[in-house]
Amino acid sequence: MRFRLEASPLDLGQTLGCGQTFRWSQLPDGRWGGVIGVRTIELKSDGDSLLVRAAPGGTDARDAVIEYLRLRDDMTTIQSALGSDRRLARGLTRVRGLRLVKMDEWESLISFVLATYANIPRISKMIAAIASEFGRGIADGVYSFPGPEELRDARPDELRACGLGYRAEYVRSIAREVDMAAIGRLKRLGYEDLREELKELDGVGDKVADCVSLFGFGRLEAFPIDVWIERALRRLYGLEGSYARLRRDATGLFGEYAGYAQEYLYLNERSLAADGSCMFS
DNA sequence: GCCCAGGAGTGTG
DNA sequence: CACACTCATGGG
Repeated sequence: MRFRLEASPLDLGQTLGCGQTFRWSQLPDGRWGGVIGVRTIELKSDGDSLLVRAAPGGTDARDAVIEYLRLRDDMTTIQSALGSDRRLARGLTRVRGLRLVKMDEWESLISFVLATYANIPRISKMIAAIASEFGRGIADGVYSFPGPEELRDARPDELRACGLGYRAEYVRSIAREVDMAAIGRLKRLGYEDLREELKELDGVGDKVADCVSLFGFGRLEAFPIDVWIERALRRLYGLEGSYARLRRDATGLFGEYAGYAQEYLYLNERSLAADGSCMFS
């Protein structure tokens, strides 16, 4: 089916290509193709609206896209709140269309465990590999992200064959520890309790717990700190120290929308390294 | 070939 | 709580 959504501001490239989610790619004709749940989706921006082509699936495709791209977030409120920070205010217009995504909780958990100590192309490759190995075929050459029950019986050597390396043991451990009922319980926790619970899992530390809280459970106050964010905080704010300290400082600076600030800073620091272009300085 | 990546686990001071 | 060390591997 095809339909149109009001979606402004929205920059699909910044949103889907900046490493918060790993199953989207830009097609030769410029559209973005990916998977939400058990259906393939194609997206194309057209002025203030978003053109969607969605394969049949269980739930309502409109709701799925609206939730995934967080199209109900009031970007005016969020950006005006973050604009009270001088550094962010300076470049906010250039990331106006960057949205956080709201991934499936389980998928985000496994994805960011795989993301440890790997670069984005490799992460995408690992995820594509476990999907084709353990997921269900949903289109030509496209597979659903395998659920806990589909990964529970995966052998370590099968997982390693997907290029996971030492992460294979983490995935195996988590798949045996977590089921959809557990995910349901985690959904009801507040952010601080959620991240502590997530950190109990094998292969989940501070950073992964914050990524999963933000991109999977939609806790907008979460502020994941990787090497890029560390650089940004030092370069722009002169902040240094442990994860715990930086996290406290960032929460103080950015408050309830720290997750959006984090993604803006991340994109900025990456593009600064890539081609010298800079939005915040 | 070299460097680095959306880090975590473990052990120690 | 903060730091040092180890792990392990493919992409640019």
